[in-house]
Amino acid sequence: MLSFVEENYLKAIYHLSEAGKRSVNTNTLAEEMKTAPASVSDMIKRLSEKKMVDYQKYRGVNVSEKGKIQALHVIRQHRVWKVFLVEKLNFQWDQLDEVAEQLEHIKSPLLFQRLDEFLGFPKFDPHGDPIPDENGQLTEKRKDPIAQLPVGTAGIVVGVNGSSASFLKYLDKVGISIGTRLQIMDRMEFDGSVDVTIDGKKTITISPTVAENILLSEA
Amino acid sequence: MLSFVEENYLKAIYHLSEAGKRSVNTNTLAEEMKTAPASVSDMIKRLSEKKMVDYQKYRGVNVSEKGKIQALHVIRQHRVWKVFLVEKLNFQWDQLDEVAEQLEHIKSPLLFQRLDEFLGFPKFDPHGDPIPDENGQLTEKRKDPIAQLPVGTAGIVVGVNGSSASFLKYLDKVGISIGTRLQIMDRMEFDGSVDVTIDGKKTITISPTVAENILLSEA
DNA sequence: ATATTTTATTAGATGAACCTAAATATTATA
DNA sequence: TATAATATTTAGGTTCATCTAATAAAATAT
Repeated sequence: MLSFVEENYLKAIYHLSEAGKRSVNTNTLAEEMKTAPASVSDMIKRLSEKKMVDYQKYRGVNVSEKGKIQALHVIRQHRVWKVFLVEKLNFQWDQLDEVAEQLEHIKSPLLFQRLDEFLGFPKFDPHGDPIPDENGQLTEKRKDPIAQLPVGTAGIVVGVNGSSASFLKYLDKVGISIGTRLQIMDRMEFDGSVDVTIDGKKTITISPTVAENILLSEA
Repeated sequence: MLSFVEENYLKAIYHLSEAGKRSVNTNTLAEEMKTAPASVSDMIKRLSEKKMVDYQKYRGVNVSEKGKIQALHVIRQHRVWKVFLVEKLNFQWDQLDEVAEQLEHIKSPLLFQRLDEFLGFPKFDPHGDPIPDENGQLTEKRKDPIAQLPVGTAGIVVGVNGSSASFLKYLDKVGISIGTRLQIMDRMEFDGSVDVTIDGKKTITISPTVAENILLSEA
């Protein structure tokens, strides 16, 4: 059983390595964990003994197969809790991570199974990131900003870039949130602003900036 | 800020002292915390330095005013989470404490405020124990077994004694749960079995044992 | 190719929460 | 009241996660 702290290291290594693609250096990890590089060296050694990471002195670190599964498990829980916080407790998108970082470490398979069910087995979290399944499989659906999709495309809002309060308020006002179905009806050549139909009901015009920051996934 | 472990000690001291009424001896506390008496001495010293407990060597320990507030805060969170687990995630009564003991230590005033609201500001947990308010005030409503209340009495089910799976299954089957309104219609002299009306709809007869184990509070 | 800078590791300490074993205080019993 | 039994505390040690300071390796610049 991994400790709270070990889980956080694994998660950070996984993220910084871009899902295991490249190895992570000590200082980067130290900065991410807000701790001293020496502490990171210590911890890596421990995780290495537990076969959770692949590590060679001075050569950086990466998650092992075993570690990757653990990391994805924590990430899964983090993202499911975020869905709960937004959908059931009306959290704002910028208040999420602080709380989810605590909740993700709760040890209870039953709790997560039930929570997942309660939320309808969500596939994406409120930031549009995909939720790994129980086996750590990621449904890596493409997500593209509206600005980069051709006219006629329809899709589901799976996230946004950035999370300024005013932007979120705007989205709220016009009735766009995670899960909303949008269709791209038209794009003005002269400035790139876009007409989108929201849930097949009303059509509004969004600015190029907004179009750049709303992420759609194929429905 | 108290640690996870310190919070658990305070909670245990509070409970074992019967809400601060009498002081708690080291061995009792050690048993409760599943730890060695020496560890308890250590921790008490620490809590005493933080003014969370009143303590004299060899004379036992009790919560201080400050400590009592902390303990009640944790107890409040424990009980609110239990309501969540039962009402939203369909937990069984015997699966509650293990999970609630983890959730109760999450540090986020916002989360609890929202959770409390989401649950409709519950006053009792699924075991019928009262939930202290934000200031640590306990609404100490009487709760009596049906067997001890006179015919005619109406009340809300606030808990049960014991929690055998079969008993809970029975309650489920007849449609009795926390919050159900019951009225005592009749009591058979010869064996003490009781007729109760459930939510003003149907009337059933319950055995003396059942009547002994369902707790009602004045509505 | 060597010197310098950057990055990473080891060494040695600290505090929290635990442990066992030994010592001491309190309470009960003879 | 002295002694035995029990309860509690102190002493000394361990592990986890951290720290600072010192050293070693790797990367970069001259």
